[in-house]
Amino acid sequence: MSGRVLIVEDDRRIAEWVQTYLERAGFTAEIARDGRAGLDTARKTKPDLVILDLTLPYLDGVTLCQTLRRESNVPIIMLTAREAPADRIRGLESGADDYIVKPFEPDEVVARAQAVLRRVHGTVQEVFTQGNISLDEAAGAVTVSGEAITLTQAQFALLATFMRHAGQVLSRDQLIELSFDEFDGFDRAIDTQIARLRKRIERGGTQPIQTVYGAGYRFVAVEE
Amino acid sequence: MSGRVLIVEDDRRIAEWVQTYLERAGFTAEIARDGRAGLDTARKTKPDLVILDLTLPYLDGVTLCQTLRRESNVPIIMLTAREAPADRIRGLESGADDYIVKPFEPDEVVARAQAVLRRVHGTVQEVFTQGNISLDEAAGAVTVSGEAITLTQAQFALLATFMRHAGQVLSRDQLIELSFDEFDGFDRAIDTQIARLRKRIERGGTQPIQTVYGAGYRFVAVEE
DNA sequence: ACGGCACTGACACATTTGTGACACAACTCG
DNA sequence: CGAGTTGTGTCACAAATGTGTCAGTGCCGT
Repeated sequence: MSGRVLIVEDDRRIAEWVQTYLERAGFTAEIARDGRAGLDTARKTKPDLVILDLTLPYLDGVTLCQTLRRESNVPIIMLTAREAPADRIRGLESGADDYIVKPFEPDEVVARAQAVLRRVHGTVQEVFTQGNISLDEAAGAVTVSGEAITLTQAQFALLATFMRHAGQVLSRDQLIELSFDEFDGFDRAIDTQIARLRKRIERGGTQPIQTVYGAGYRFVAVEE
Repeated sequence: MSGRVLIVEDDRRIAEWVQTYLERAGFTAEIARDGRAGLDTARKTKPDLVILDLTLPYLDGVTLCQTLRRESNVPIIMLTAREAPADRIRGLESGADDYIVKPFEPDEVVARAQAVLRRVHGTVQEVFTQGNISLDEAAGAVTVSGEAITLTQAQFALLATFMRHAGQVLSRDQLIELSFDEFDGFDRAIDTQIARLRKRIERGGTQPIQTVYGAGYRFVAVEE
């Protein structure tokens, strides 16, 4: 229900960079390359968050921000250049919820996005869907092909980590690090949990959790 | 795309030490031994990042930094002595993006280099594309002419090294050094891995990995 | 042009290493 | 106490990798 981000940014490198990191953090991110396209897309897809470059072709960030604000209360984060501190003020005055100064760190964008969503929307992304599997973090519920299944908390934490980092190879240590606050045990214990998890989420030959020999595991979305 | 670093440092030991670690991290690193040579090299090769000792013969670091800054917006990291805290300020004032205090740890240099490149250039390279071959380090995935192929750990590491240093001749020892943390084996073992790698990435007569008789191997991009 | 030498490719094999499966014991929480 | 969960140990199996051998190829001096 939440987690769809629209990035309005004309610099393709930056746009894709932000997109990558947001998606890695579990968001779904779409890009519009100019102000007009941004407005159209926002109206059509009704994203949960807009990240907006201040300087845009066709329709500048401030105008776009004001327009969006008039039409909806979608959270907006502005990207502004460091050299122009006045821009920040203009950005906030025009209705942005937060701003980030270029150059920025990727983690910062993710953190701000989550913060704004938490503040405005009441929640961060908690529902992930990859292929036929979806996971609701708040509810602690998982469905596979529409059918609800039950997982233990360790398995749930593991699956959540996988879905947050879909497509990436994760080592056992990374999985432990990302899934558990404290973990006492050998990293081979992960294997067992993976096996248990697989038993419950595999359906008819699909193999959502792949083994990467010598490296770890990788989660990939599979179609129904 | 990214990853070419120029080190301007008169102390040869330090320069080569930094070079080694940067290359191990996937950068290509070049050394200039004094300020004037540094300026010449920077103008010629247009590196993606300059690491600059503050105290240099012929042309001191601050002057060089200012000059470079006037001519381009190449990211610059300063190396300064701990004993002279005022130097740091001079460094940043003259246009450096970051500084590192001697003595430093090699990992620190790599981390700062990546951070600065990420900040300025958008991202550290994680996806390489050369001709019809592309490689995604995070996902551990390789595609040839659009078709996904699977590689073992060692083959993947080798291919990644080749793509990072495309066009360069790499000796077997270099390949081992750049690809593996620890390697126990004869360097002829590389031949076998090269052969296995070739089998999987060659398509219809293309020959992306060339043998350089008596020297090693070279990877060159090939069109579809 | 030719032969010798060093280097490389190919391939099968044995060893090493990593992973899946499963049972069991320790632990947790109601 | 009891049901469920979780980490560990063991074993069997699968995968990967280095080595050895031999044939082929390129390089160089005569």
